[in-house]
Amino acid sequence: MITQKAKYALRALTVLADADADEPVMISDIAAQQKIPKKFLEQILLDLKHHGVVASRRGKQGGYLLLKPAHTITFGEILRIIDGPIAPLPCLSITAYRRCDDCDGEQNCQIRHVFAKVADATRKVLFSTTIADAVAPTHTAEVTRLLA
Amino acid sequence: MITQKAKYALRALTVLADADADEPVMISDIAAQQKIPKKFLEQILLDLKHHGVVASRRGKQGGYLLLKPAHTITFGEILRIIDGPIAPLPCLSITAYRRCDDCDGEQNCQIRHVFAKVADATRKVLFSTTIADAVAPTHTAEVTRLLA
DNA sequence: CGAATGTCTATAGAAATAGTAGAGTTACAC
DNA sequence: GTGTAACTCTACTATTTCTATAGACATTCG
Repeated sequence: MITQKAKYALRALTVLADADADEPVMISDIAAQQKIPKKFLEQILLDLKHHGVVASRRGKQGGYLLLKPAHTITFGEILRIIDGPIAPLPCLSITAYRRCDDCDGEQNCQIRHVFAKVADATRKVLFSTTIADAVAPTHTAEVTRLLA
Repeated sequence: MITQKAKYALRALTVLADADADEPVMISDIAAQQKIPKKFLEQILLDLKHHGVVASRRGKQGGYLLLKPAHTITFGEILRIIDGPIAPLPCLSITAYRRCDDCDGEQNCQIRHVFAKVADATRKVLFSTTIADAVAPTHTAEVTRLLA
């Protein structure tokens, strides 16, 4: 299970992706639109900012905006920032590798072999899907509706 | 990340799979062989017993044994028992479905679409891999050694 | 009988999760 | 240049989950 926090982060990013690239969106607006506790969302966006995903403007007329194009922000990248390692075992993590104390010899650990396949499959999906992908279908639906 | 408990469960099952089908293996032996805290392992095996994965014999000469062939026990099955749902979102769980309060309309939830793919990929691996698979390569290595 | 083994329930410390609170900083509008 | 509306940062808390540990009990073999 991914955390609620990660789900909030992804939803918030889709809002930013939907907005004009140069128009900051206020935390309050994002929170209201996605039903996210405002104070909690503050922390999340701040975290994303520190990791170079979004930028912010302070003061009146301030808010958040994407720091790079939506099609370059992957689900995997965001999950790593918010939830930590993608891998199901510490000894399979790319970003936070840690040896398992109990298994002697990773080459021989069958549990590890199986979960390595899980990790690969998961990463394949998460790093090939971007925030733009998550927004696009809605646009398509919108266009369809407008053309109908 | 899967829990330590799940890793212990899988390791314990490989021990049982490696043993003679009619020879119960004592908790202490499994614990010692896999470096698992004994009292913790008791709970795990009891849990697996309640879910019909293993059987036990009490008293002297007692212990645990597999209730069905190792090649019919999947990783996914064990993970569900020990760690709960495989799905990354409650609204994607087969065994413990729960609606997400925040997204209105699952058909339109793009986050859900992406994680549905993750869940599919994960299940494909976890339910096609069995305890027998986790034990086999060791046997192969053993045979190879003996034949060398 | 008695010792060895599994059964079951309760408890506890540590960490993670999901927020909440509040003081501080910045920048636009007037 | 002041006020106010926004983001920034740190700390705190309640709840749950994880990782065990403890101990009384039940069963079976010799």
